[in-house]
Amino acid sequence: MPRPRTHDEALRLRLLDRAGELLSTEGAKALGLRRLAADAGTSTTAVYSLFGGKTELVNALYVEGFRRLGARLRAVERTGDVVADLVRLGLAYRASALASRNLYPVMFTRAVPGFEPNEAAARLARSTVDPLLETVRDGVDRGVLADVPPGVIAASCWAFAHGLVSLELDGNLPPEFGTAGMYERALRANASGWLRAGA
Amino acid sequence: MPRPRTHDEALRLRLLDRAGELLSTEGAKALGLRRLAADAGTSTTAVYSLFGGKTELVNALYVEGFRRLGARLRAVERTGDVVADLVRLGLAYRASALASRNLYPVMFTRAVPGFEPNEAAARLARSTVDPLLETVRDGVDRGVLADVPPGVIAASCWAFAHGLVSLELDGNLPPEFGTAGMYERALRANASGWLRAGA
DNA sequence: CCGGTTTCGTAACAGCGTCGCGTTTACGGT
DNA sequence: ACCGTAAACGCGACGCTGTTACGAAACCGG
Repeated sequence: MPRPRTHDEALRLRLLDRAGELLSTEGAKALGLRRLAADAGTSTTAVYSLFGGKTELVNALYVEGFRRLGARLRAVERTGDVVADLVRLGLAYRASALASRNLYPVMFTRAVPGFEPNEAAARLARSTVDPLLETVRDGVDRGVLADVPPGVIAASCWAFAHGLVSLELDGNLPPEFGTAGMYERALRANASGWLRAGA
Repeated sequence: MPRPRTHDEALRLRLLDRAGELLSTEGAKALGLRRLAADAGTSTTAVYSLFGGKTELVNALYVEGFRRLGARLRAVERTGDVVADLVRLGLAYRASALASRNLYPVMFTRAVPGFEPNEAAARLARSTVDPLLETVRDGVDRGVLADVPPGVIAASCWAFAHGLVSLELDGNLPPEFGTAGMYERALRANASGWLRAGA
C-alpha cells in the first residue's frame, strides 16, 4: 500500500558521490543539505531517512575514505626487504590521498565543523594501518628493525607519511619534492632510521 | 565629538582570548559571534570594526599560534650535534602544540569551516620553520647530513613532528608513546636517517 | 472506486554570519 | 547654557544553515 520508495541504495550512493564532489571542488562550506538534495534530485529528508543527519553522512564519507585507503595498503606486495616495503606503503598512502583529495580532509583535518567519527568508524580508521603494523612486526621479529614495540615504529611511519601528505595538500612542501623522487628518498630515510644498530 | 570608543586594543585582546578559550573547551562549533561578543561585554559589531569579520578573527588566532610556535623554536639552543638539535626542535614543536591545544586545530586542521589563512599569515606560517631550516643547512654544509636540498630534509622533519602531534591529539597514537621517551626515540630515528652514509 | 498505509516533500523553527540604520555620546560654536 | 554636528556603537533584519513536524502523494486490497 505504500508509495514507491525513492530513498533507496542508488540514491544513497548518488548523495555520497555528490557530497564528495562538493567537498573537493568547493570546500566544506559548500556542502549544504539543500543544495546536495537538489543536485541529487530529491529533498533534504532523504539525508535523514538514509543517514540520520549531516553528521552521519559525513561519517559515511569518512568510512569510505578509510576503506579505499585500506584497500590500497593491503594491495602492496611484500618484497622481503623491510625498508623497501615501508617505502612502498608510504607511497601507497600518498597515492591514496592524492587520488581522493576530496575525502582526505574529512578523514584527517576535521573539515566539517561538528563532525567526530563514531566508535566503529574510529576503529576502522585505526585498523587501516594493520598492513603497516604487520610489516613492522615481521621486521622486528627477524631482528632487522630496532627492538622497539612494533606499534611505535608503525605509528611513526604512519605519522611521517601523514605529515608529508598533509603539508603537500596545503602547499607547504618545497617544490623539490615534486621532482627527483624526493618523496621516496624521505620515506627511505625515515624507515632506515629504525634499522637495528650495526645492521 | 565622537562618543568614547570602546572597540579598542583591550577589547581586541579580550575577544582573542575568549575565542581561543571557546575553541579549546567547546570546539569550533561553539565559537559564535553573538556568544563571543556577549562574553566580552560588547556586541557583534566589535568583531567587524576590530577584525573585519569572523574569518579575520580566526586569522588573528592563526597568526598568534604561529608566533608562539616560532618563539619556542627560536628558543631552542644549538648543541653542535645536528641530530640532537633536530630532536630538541621536534620536542619543542610538540610542547608548543600541547601548550596551546586550542590554537593547534586552527593552525593545522582547518577547524573553522570557511577559513583560509591570508597570504601574509601563510608566509608567517612557512617562515616559522626557519630555525629548523638553518640547523639542517648547517648540518649539510658540514657534511654531517646527506647531500640533499636542505628544504627537503627540513620539510621532512617538520612533517614528522606534525604527523606525530596530529595523531597524538586525535588519540590515534599507541599508549607506549606516553612513556619511556618513545617520542624522543622516534625523532632520533627520523633524524638519523638523514645522516650521510658512512658517518 | 474508495480507505488505509507507507513514504516523501514542504514549510516552519532556531541558530548562524553579516550589515544597514538609528540611537547614543561628547565636543565646539553660538 | 544650549544645541547642532559628527563619530561610534548596538539593535534588528536578511538570507542562510541543520533539523523536524506535518500534510500531501501514491499505491494496494477490498
